[in-house]
Amino acid sequence: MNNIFKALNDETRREILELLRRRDMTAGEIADAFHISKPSISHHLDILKRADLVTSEKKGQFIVYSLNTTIVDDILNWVINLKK
Amino acid sequence: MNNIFKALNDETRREILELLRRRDMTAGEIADAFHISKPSISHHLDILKRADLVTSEKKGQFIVYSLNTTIVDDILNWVINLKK
DNA sequence: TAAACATTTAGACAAATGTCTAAATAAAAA
DNA sequence: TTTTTATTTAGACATTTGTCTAAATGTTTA
Repeated sequence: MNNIFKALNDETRREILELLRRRDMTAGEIADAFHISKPSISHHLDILKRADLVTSEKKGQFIVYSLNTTIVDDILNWVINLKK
Repeated sequence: MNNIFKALNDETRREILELLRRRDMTAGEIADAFHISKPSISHHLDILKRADLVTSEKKGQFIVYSLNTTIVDDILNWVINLKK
């Protein structure tokens, strides 16, 4: 859970997840949605990937990112357990 | 949501929440559950309190901490929304 | 092949974080 | 009233984090 909460502890990364909730996006498309440099977004994507919150697939010169809802379930369960 | 995720981004604080899920506890009881100094635990409790994840009530010379499940619902909703 | 495009890696740096010890505050007990 | 107990506040310090620019990698187009 450590990597997951670490990944969620940043407004930009949470917004990236909210974007990917709608549709898969390339690294460049994601970067364009923020006023932050591309290397910084790349770093955020790396953190999200290490936490398994997103997956990535190379398509030609692009890299397409997707939300991994399996791990979202893990967060859900942790939080729900707090209420039991 | 910023303060909430910040509060959750620490193993010790998450364990404090898990302890308080079971029963209300004094600051001292909470500190005894960890191998960390009392001032450090006090600091963690302060962060949890600022995030509204716990409430505290003075009882004589003790301070009793409780889990605030209202805010836990807020986290739950944020995560659920990611799956819709 | 050379130039352009998409993305990441490397390295630097200021700001934030978690921990500690020492001191302060406040209530209870002797 | 003095001492003990419970907790927090203050201040220091090493580590982690988020950001940037410059350079590297890999792919596509001219």
